[in-house]
Amino acid sequence: MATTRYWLLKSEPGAYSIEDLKKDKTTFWDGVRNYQARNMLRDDIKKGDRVFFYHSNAKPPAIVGVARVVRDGYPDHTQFEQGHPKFDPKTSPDNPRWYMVDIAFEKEFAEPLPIDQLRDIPELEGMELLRKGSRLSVQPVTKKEWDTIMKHAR
DNA sequence: GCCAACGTTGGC
DNA sequence: GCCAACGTTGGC
Repeated sequence: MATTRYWLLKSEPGAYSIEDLKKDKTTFWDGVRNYQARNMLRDDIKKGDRVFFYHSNAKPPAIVGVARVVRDGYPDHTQFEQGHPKFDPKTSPDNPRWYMVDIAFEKEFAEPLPIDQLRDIPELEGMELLRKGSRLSVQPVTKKEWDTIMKHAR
């Protein structure tokens, strides 16, 4: 059994929010079209791993809850669907390029942890999310960062 | 709405 | 294989 790892997944709440996940209980994390993020989805993110759910492009942007990975990476079916906004003509089921995982809702924070509040926590200095220009929608989180954030969450 | 910080594409 | 042009992300 591999050690549990920690991740942060970004979503624009207008597209898919923590409330949606709460309602759905589980979802597939489709639509990632970035190679670095793809590699993590395909190779590194495993069943049982823990996930921070982050609302990007929100007012304010914030970590809003926690989820758990319930299925290892597998091909994102939306890449094959002609007409789908994320359709990729250069892929085929024989040769998939994009991957996704399934996650399950665990909890929604009583209060979101906004990004400027995270910036005020000294232990989180250097966290990927807080780096200037950080755009990755799938990010690794260290155990220390995880524990620190959980300590501040309510 | 602005724009910095990327990532991707394609001509050469 | 370089790199300019273009597109996207996402905080502000």
